Amino acid sequence: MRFKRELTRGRILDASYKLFAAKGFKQVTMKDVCDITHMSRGGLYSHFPGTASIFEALLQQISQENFLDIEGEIDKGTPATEILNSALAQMQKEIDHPEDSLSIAIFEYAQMNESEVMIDLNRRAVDKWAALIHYGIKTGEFKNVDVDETVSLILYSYQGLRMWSRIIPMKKKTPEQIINHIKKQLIP
Amino acid sequence: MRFKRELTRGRILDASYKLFAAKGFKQVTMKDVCDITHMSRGGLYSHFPGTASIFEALLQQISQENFLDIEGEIDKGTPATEILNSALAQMQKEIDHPEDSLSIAIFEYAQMNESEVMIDLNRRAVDKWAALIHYGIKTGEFKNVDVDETVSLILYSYQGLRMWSRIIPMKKKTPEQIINHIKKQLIP
DNA sequence: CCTATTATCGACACGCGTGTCGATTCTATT
DNA sequence: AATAGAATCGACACGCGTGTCGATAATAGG
Repeated sequence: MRFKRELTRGRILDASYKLFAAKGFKQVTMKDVCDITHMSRGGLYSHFPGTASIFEALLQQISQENFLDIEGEIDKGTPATEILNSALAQMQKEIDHPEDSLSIAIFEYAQMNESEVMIDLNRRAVDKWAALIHYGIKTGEFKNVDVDETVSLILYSYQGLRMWSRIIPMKKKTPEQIINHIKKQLIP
Repeated sequence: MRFKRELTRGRILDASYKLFAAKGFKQVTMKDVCDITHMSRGGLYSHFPGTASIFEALLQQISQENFLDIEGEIDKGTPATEILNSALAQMQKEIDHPEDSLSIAIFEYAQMNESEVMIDLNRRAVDKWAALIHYGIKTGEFKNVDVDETVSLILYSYQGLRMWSRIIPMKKKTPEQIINHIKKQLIP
């Protein structure tokens, strides 16, 4: 008599993901979530006390899913160039399909909640990339670059790209150019 | 009997600039502007029909002020490296003092109004940078880089930087690293 | 089938921002 | 000083989102 709760919760999260990806964080109201899940205000509120709570649950879910496990691949001994290519391909995909990505919502959410979540997400991204580059340098696949600088370059150009690709019609080759630039930095 | 209008309009714009810089676009209400300008709703509405209108006036004002006139400097024959340094210094300044910058507000505004303003601003930024790099290559000051790629790199890493510097405590040297990277790309 | 518990409903009161409009105050001009 | 027109005021009605709460429906376990 206790499992239906989890089921509904999952339904709410799935539906909300689409809303947040499409509209950003602040633009999503509890009313929107009610409509899309065909629930009433009361029913919904008994699961989540507000959109922030839903979004946090989503963030947690995402950060656990961990799309590309760089550390794991390193342990497996996958070549650094291969990991790099996967990671960059993932970036490209997100830029090509911004409507499936929470990036804008995360940004808005981060602005209003100076929560640790963002700092944590960022630190983990930095650590992953740093680990990959160190690894590539060690195996001799990558040039002996300044790791810190390269990580900053990758992360922030990527952030800029995915934020603005939503706003400005961007030439198709623009993300490719930046990805190529990153590759040129790393691969001799 | 007709000039007080312009005066008040200027006062409203000045005050609003601070609000938008501090809070972004959507977070600023007509009430806020009333409070900060010590006007009533009616008075304010007789000047601007809404925050969007105020913001557009600000954008226009800014795009006319034209902080660094790259084309002008090129015509004057200023060395490309010097122009580059000024432009990058300006970027650095904006990242160091995000509270004086409209960047977030512009981003928010752009999201809700798929207006030409953004596309125009972006195109002009692209053109300026492209002109500068072409110029530097021609005078032999810059390496013979792929202009398009370098412009993308500069603009988007800069965008990423200034958006996220508001959210995440950023190491002081991070913007310097990116600026140095850009210089390394261009200057032999 | 019965019942205790859980899940869901939808009306309610509230806060906040919007845009309007008739009344009022200023002010340049004569 | 008188006055017409401009500038400003602030109360009003409205829409929208929020969070609550007592009532109702659904369901697992006996």
